[in-house]
Amino acid sequence: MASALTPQAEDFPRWYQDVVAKAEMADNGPVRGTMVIRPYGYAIWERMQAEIDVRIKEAGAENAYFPLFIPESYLAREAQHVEGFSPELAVVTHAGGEALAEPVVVRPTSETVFGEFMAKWIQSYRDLPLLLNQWANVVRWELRPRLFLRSSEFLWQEGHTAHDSYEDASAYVNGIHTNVYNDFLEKVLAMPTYLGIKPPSERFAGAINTMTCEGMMQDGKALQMATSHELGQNFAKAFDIKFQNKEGQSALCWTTSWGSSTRLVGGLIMAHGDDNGLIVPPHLAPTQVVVIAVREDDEVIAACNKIAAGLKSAGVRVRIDNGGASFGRRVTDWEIKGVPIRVEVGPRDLAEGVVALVRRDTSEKVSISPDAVATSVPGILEQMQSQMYEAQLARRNANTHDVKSIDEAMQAAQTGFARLDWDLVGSAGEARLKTDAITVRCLQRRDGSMPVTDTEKDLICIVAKSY
RNA sequence: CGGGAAGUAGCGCAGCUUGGUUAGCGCGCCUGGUUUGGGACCAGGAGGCCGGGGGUUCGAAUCCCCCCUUCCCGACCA
Repeated sequence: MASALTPQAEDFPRWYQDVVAKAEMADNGPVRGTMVIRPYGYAIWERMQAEIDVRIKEAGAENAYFPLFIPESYLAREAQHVEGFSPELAVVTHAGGEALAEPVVVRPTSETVFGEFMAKWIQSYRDLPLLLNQWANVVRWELRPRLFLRSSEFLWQEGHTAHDSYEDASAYVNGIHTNVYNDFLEKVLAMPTYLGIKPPSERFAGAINTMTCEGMMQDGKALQMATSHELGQNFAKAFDIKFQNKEGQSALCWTTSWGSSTRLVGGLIMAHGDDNGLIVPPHLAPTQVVVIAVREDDEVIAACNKIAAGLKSAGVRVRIDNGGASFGRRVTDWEIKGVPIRVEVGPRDLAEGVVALVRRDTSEKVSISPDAVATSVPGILEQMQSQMYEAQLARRNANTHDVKSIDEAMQAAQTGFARLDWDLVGSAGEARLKTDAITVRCLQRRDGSMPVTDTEKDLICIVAKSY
């Protein structure tokens, strides 16, 4: 059988593009860097949205929607923010057939508009904390676009909150980072991450602290899967977000922002995929089980329908493949799409009172009675989910090397991550690493936990090449 | 935005060096039939202003100039 995809070992970037195309996830749009997300890619994104959204609501934030267009002057109010984003802004100068009095920018992120309205809505400490989130599209005119990983327009959620103290803001955004993002990544995406804070050089424009979840792709490069920022009082000052405290005095709010995007889909592909295509973790999969009729017999199809109905009532996301193409072709197509479990129903097996059940990640194939499918599958899905996580953890750990010098770090970063004392790096070390496109992905405490600030003593750092 | 590679049918490519009738091949697609237990087979068929715009020429997929897009390596970044 000829391989449908370029093997990973031969050309990883090419393999990635092949998966995106052959799994029918996305196409390039007509404008440079834009992306058409196809139904299967969008179904995966919708599952991500659902899982993240429920966690965001659990954390007490409410969804709202803010406008796509932002007055150019808003961006300018926070010096670092405007400096950070100016190069990648799409600016509308004409509309309605004439030049606009003030150009409007297409949002690259919405701290500024949220800030403007938070200032309007917050009067008293009783209005705090104000916990908002929106699901939206944003535009950043990036120089080197790649489907899902860096498109000019992408979909994401951005949370924006305002608090009455540094401590409350910090605790809240830490909670988001851990209980929303990291929990989603571990339990749903089956991806271990390095949680940490960014060194000052990598901080979000306008933040006093930026947290990250760094995932390791199969080529050993890092991908920032989600990010959360403590904005201090920078945006509160710029947008006059004030409240009256219990003592009757006016005080500035402390704000946060946090986001995760369609980049997660790229991370999913590059963390879990193999030479046969995507492998979607069961908790995420839009289709967890596909029941395949080996041939289009009435008897076979009836058996498929019965099995699918049983799975559905067991709470499994299932679909039926009744034919059209040859059996082998259909199997290959479902493999490329990474559906966790295939149930293959054929007349020979049926005559013996069994069907075949195949796991996508291990290719392990077992014969079981059709009646046992609905009771067995949920357990297998759970097992597969945790084994996929364990496999990722093992791979990540095996490719993370503790080193004692910049030279060794640069060596290790050719194929994976390096971990070393932050004191050994510093801004001079960062400059050296950068000569080989290596960056400090995050700072951690020695036990792997997240520091509160980069000024803590005795920190370590994870360095790697990244997307 | 710098360096490299490339744009010819939906996808992958040949043709270009040395300009010359109706631009080919494989896969995919359509029709009919046989099939379906790991990318099926036979027969017939549809589908191209050769990325766009300018030139040179009697004549351009082919030579020259400009632009656009895609991919890779960087810089920028979720």
